[in-house]
Order: sequence, then structure tokens, then C-alpha cells
Amino acid sequence: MIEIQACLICPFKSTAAKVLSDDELTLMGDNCAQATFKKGNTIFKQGIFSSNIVYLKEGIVQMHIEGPTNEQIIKIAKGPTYLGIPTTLDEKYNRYSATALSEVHACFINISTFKTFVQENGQFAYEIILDLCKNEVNLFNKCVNRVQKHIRGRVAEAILFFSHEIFDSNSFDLPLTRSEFGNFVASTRETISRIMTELHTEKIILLKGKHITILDNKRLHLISRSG
Amino acid sequence: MIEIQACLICPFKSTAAKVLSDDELTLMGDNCAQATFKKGNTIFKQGIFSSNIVYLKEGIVQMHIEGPTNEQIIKIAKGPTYLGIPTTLDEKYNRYSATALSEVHACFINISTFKTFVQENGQFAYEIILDLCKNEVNLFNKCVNRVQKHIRGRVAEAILFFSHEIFDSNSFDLPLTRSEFGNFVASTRETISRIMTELHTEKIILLKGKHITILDNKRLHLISRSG
DNA sequence: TTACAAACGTAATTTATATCACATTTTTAA
DNA sequence: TTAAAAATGTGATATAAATTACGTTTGTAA
Repeated sequence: MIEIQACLICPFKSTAAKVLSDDELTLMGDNCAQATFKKGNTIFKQGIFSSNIVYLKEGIVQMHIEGPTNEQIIKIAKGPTYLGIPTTLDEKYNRYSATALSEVHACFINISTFKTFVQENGQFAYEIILDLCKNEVNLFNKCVNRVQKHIRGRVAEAILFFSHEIFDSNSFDLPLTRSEFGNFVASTRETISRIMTELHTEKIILLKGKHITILDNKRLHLISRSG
Repeated sequence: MIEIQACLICPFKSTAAKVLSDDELTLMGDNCAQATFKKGNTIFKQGIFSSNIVYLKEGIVQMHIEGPTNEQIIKIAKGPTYLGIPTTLDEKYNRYSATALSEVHACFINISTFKTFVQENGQFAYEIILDLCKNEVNLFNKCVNRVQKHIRGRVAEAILFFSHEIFDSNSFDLPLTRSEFGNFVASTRETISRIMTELHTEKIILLKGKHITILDNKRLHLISRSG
């Protein structure tokens, strides 16, 4: 289901898009298509040619990349946010894939239109740069945590990530299977299972299948920090 | 040793700076100071307030960040390249540190001057964005490799990195101690020692203290890929 | 409703790599 | 030049977490 979008009146505008003029937003609307994806659908795929910047209006998405041995989840993001700036601007073809983890509404902005805005609207360019900078610093920290924390700490960190960054709630349905969660925190299904039940037994979280309720925020933070 | 720099005639201009007009380059020169650092010197430090974009003209630099348990090297870069865009633009204070691994010549560009160029010269902004995008994609790949490769593969990868990305030669002096190298590939001094002598014994590299000569490029690539 | 597959839990075992311990070499400074 | 400190090499041991194995639950299609 693809439809032309009226960016001008879009309630999900990015910080960058908010600085665009009405004329520019109209132009963007003429060069942008929206699509809806169900959970599990591929939004874009590594290795495929792409000529769009993907903007995630609503929904949760996992970004994943082919590693030396298997596919690896590198990031989970929630809209509104840009999804594919690095993958598109730098190269002709996508350097990673994006898959919906919930119902997703995404806009595909023509890359040359986007480029025009960068080159002709300095404030827009600046906001895009800020966004990329934030991503880089976050990624640095994530890398260090993956290297230095033990799995228990990484699991705690991931649970807090879903709670704070994705669902804004201490009670939520995990949008991943145990295997996927294991992959996300660089571990395995079995280890995740073990640690989850540990945290449940210790009354730090309440676990009911995929539903997680954080019972002891303080201790969970402690585990996340101490690794 | 700090001196005002004539950016206009600088032979180390970044791809982005090459699109600046003569007037802009003169303005940059007026708002930019150069400094020289010896190996081991701190170029900027995490947590410290910063109002400059750091441009590495010449030299090798390690970027490192405080992790949950210890300081972690997140990146090693060679000039010419920007060093501190994410760390400076996003936040008032540095989110990571940079330390010289060789004699380094670096320029400290006033952040509001830099911001002016981003906002008033679209091509400049676009080149900066391209640069940030490349960094992000590279970082994605590095993360996956760290997670999925065994140490032997990560050591091989790091040796090839120094050979191809830093020294453009198959024979070079490692600018890191074994401990630092261990940290760089998320391992330890002892393990690095062991693997290095292994690779030496297998005649894949020639090892003489810190000097490395790659003897069997093909097998080293194989080890790097297979992990 | 049954049947089949996918997801999940858990215990036993294995393994890669960290840690420990100590000897040797190299570098630095006095 | 000598002494102290830092860096390095290497074997033995410990350990976190993967792998293996198998039983159970949940979801889904016929």
C-alpha cells in the first residue's frame, strides 16, 4: 500500500523537517511515498540498490547486517526517526537491512530531493548532522558495553533499553524471540532463557512469556552498570 | 605550540574544506589554531568542555572512551580526517578522548565558524554528512566483527587494518603496546602475545618486537574472514 | 481437534579465552 | 652504568558462556 504523502501537514515531522519551508515540504511530499509494513516485513534489504532515504514515522524496527558467521542485529529503533541515511547516502546499495518489529509506517524520500534540502537549507543539514553525531556517540557506548559487560549486565541493559527508549513503560511485550534477543545482546537463546528466569526468580522482573514487567528498577540498573 | 593557520593554502584540506570558497577558507584560517602533539599526548579528553571541531591534519590517533570497567579504544584514525565532530557538535563536553599515537598536527576549528559553513555552504554540509555516514557504516561492521569473530580473526583483522588503512604497507611498527592492542581487539595482553607468536611461527607474519611484516597476505585474510 | 513446527526451558558438557603466576626482555630515569 | 619500571612471553588454571541434548509449551495450519 503506497500513497503520496502530504509532508506539509504530517504530524510526525523530524526535527530536521520542521525547519523546512512550506514550499520545501510540498516538494518533499511530491517526492515521497509512504508504505505500511506488518511485523516481520522487510523494509529494506542489505545489498539491494536504493534511491530513497527511509524515514520511520511510526513503529519499531530492527536493523541487521550480515556478519562473518550470521545475521546480526545492530540496532533497534522507534519512530519517528530516519532509518537509512548512512546506508543510502554513502553507497548506492544498502549496507544493512531493516525489518519491522511492529506495524510500521515509513516514508521513502527521493534521495536527490533530500540532497537538495541538505544543500540548500543549512539548518536542515545541521539537524541531520546532529542526528548522525548522536547516533555515532550512542554506537560508541553500545560497543564498549558489549565488550566490557557480562551477559547479565547486557541483558539488564537491553531490558532497560526497551523500557526507556522503546516503550516508555516498565511493562511491555518484548518484540523479539529469545533467539533474537540473544542475538541483539551478542549471546544465545539458552543463556537469555537462564538469565531471564534468574531475574524473575530474584523478583527483579516479572516474566510471563514475552511480557516483561520491571519490578526492581534500582537493582536492574545496578546489574546493568556493574555488568 | 599554537599558531594561526592559513587554511587557504593548506595542503591537507578535507574533502569538505575543498568546496569552501577562498573567503570562507580565509575566515576558517582566522578561527582556527594548529597544535602539535607528541606520541602519548592527549588531544582532547572525555568530559571536558569543548568549543572546537578537531581536524587531524597528519598523524595517527586513538579514540577511547570510559567503559563500565576500564578505558576502551573505540577507533584508530589517520590524518587527514575530522576527529571530533560527534563529540563536539552533539554535546557541550567531549564524549570520548583522543590521544596521539604518533607525532600529530591537528587544527582546532572554532565550532561556531564550522557551524556557519554547514549552514551556509550546502556542499560543505553534504560532504560532512557523507563522512559521518561512512563512519557509521564502518562502525556497524566493526561491531559485528567484534561480536562474531574469534580473537585470532580479530587480531588478523587488526593487523590488516594497520597495514591497509594506516601505513599503506605490509611492513610497519605497531604504534600500540601488546596491552593496548589487546584492548583494541577486545582481548588481553597475554592472548595477543600468544596469537602473535602463533602467526609468526606459522610464517604468516614476521614479528620483531613492535615491528610487523606481513608474509602471507592470503592466509592472513583467510584467518580474518573465517574468524 | 489434531498434527506439526516453532519457540522455549533447563541440565550436562565443552571450550575459548581470561586470569594468574612468574621469568625474561626492553625502556626509562637517576 | 646501574637500578627501577614497564613491557613482553609463556605455561598452568579458572571460568563465563557456548554448545549439546532433550523435554515442554505455544502457536498455527490442516
